[in-house]
Amino acid sequence: MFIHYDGPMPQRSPQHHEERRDHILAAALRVFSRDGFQAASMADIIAEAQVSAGSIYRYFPSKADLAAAAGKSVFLPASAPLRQIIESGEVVRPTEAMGRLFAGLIERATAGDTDYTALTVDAWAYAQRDEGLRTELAEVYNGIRNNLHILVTRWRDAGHLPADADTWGLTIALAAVMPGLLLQRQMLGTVDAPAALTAFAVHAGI
Amino acid sequence: MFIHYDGPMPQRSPQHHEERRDHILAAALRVFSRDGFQAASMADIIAEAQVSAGSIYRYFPSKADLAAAAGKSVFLPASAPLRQIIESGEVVRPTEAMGRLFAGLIERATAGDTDYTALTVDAWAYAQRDEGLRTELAEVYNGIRNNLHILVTRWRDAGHLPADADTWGLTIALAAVMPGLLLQRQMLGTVDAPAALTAFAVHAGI
Amino acid sequence: MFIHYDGPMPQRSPQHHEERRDHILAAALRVFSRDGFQAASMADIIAEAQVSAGSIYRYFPSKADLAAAAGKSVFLPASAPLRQIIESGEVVRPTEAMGRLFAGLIERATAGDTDYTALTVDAWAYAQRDEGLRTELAEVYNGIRNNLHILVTRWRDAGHLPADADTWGLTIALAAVMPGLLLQRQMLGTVDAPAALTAFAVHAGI
Amino acid sequence: MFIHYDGPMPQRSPQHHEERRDHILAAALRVFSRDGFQAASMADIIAEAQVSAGSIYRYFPSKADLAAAAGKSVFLPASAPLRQIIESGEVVRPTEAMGRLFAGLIERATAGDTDYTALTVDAWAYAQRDEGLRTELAEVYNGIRNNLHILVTRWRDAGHLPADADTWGLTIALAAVMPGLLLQRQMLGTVDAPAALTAFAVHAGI
DNA sequence: GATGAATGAGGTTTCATTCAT
DNA sequence: GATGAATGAAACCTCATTCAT
Repeated sequence: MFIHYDGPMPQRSPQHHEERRDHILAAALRVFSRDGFQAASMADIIAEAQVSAGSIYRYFPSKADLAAAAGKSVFLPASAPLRQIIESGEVVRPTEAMGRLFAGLIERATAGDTDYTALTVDAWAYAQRDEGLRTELAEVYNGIRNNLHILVTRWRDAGHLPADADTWGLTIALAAVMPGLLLQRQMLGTVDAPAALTAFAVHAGI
Repeated sequence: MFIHYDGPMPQRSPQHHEERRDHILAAALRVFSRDGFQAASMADIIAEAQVSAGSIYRYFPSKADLAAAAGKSVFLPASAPLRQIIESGEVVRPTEAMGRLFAGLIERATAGDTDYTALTVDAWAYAQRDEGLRTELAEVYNGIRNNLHILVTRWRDAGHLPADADTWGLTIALAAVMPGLLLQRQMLGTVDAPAALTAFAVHAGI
Repeated sequence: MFIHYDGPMPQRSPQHHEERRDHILAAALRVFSRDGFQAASMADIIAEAQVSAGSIYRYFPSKADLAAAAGKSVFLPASAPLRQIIESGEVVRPTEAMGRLFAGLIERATAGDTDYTALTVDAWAYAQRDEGLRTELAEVYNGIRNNLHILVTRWRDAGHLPADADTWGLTIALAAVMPGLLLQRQMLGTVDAPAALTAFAVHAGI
Repeated sequence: MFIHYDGPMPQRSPQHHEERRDHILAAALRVFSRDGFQAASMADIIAEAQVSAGSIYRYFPSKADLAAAAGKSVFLPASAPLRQIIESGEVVRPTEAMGRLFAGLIERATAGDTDYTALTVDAWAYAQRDEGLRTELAEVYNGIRNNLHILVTRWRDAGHLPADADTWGLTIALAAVMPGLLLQRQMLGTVDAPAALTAFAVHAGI
């Protein structure tokens, strides 16, 4: 049994542990996205990760933990594009920012052999009965909303919206559009993101 | 030479069959909404329906069929409020119509012992790997969009929108908001529907 | 529900009962020969016979009874050809008689939609654990042996065998050949009956 | 950079696997011979083997596989006595060889707690609807016939049969006798093997 | 730390039979 | 007599998890 490792050479470093964990989680994500959280069996994941049954339980104490970790890793990176824009100080039309966020999601979804879009929808269902994952998800979505609100405010302050515009209302409406677009992609195969966002931009002014 | 048997023929009304089927399906919906499609076991449903194990299979040949029927019955009634408005000829602000639709969903969700909102999110996940249910869902959502477009057009024709307004873009944007609001309710417990729809109404004019 | 009946016209004659029973048994034979005694389900037989579930139990109290009746009806007609020869007084070479018997079996096997050869092998297995069927089978095979012995004796008396020939030994040897030939047909698809019987005839003189 | 794990590696001998498999198969043979292939339940076999339900499926993926393996192990050793005689170079009267073969079958049948004779008849029935087992059986029976033909030829060459004797015909006739004798034992309880084979020997000269 | 064979509760489904109509 | 919906025990098989090596 050989394991690839390219850091320094401690016999059993925490780094080694984390690498192994990531390796297993990546395999789990592939299997989960292919078969769904519940249909995926530990045996499938074990085979995909090329790890022994006993070993996997050293890194994830149960299938539920593995699923939770998978859900977490699905949501976490979602808000990166917005943070990036905020940190750059760029003044961007909020719909444009959301367009980039959505494009990023889709790109990540189709890049490798893990379908993150499918996983996201699965995670929604799973989170309904898993408080930990639900909290995780809530935080991520609140983060997105807060970031989006910053952009909306900035857009108003740049003079593109009236001074008394309902920035929170606009933020909420815009943020609420994302799951719908994502779901549309999964169910219908088509994506109307540009049309929806353009209409937003033209009529609501954001 | 033929003999016709005309002794007492057992009366088996087709109505009875449908009643029994509905009874089982209702029980399944309760269990599915409580535990999720896959975590729910046939034994749970059998217990909830107070039916024998063998009996349930006369009405639904497999658990998958039961799940499909459950999914179907979740989606089907969703679009009723819009159809009602259209048929009444009423000229309603589209955001107002969507507000009613959402309110209807929430009301139905919390009325009995079947949480239809949870079931809807589960069905999204399930549909990703079940073509039949996916088709069903696609039809229902297309129906909603088409109905909504009728209302948007009517709203424009009533002079509330410029003649060259992008009715389809507005429709898509507005329709895409629903899953997000529904999801928000399930994940965060809060509902920003009024805020979101009001913002829409004020800024986009619909 | 129409039942064909062409005797006189009593409302519920014993004859009607027997006809119905035969109809069911014939259906059972078709299903049993197609799927095997145990793999065949009562539902299959019910469907094949176009009879109601309740009705079939009026004629055969259990599946075992139906199987026993089926086995019985498989063995019974087997010995007819030998009896016919004996009654005709014809002096026939015993191997020739066995050839006719075997030909009769094969012909019956392939005539209709009931494969009696397959049923026979199934019945052997079934009879191992069903005393009634085993007794039935024993009687039929003893009958065949006794009849065959008559033919062998007659053949010796006609001067074709030495006066001190072991007629019982020859009978037993010849009778024992039948199951082997039948089995060969079922397993290998080929039939060496002529070769085997000719060799018998040439070398053993019968 | 690769790290080789060289801690204690669990010893899993392939021998252990085969032993366990044989243990399970032996238990299955006992149960199958007692109750028949289909009436025997996996639960029965599991109990007889004193193995867990899950474990048995590691060695035999399905009941059908277990039945096939059982059938195989029933037929395979059947032809050993003939091969032994051939290899010893001994010139034996073919009927004598068949007598030994039959005696061997009966002895094996009654030695332990597995009735191989019953299993053989069950396997015939089973093989009618299982191509794999049918092929297996065909090969074994062809092997027996070929070996028997060698003995018949050898017997002729030793001057005990005329030079132009139909060796194949005699072989086929003699081989066809075995199933009949076996069946007779199972159905009637008696065995006429000596009588039948002696008659063969005296009259047909083999 | 790592392995994978073993576990056994629990999953879905079938099927011979009964009985109210 | 006839019907077929209902029954429920029992069938085969899976799978998350453990533990001796």
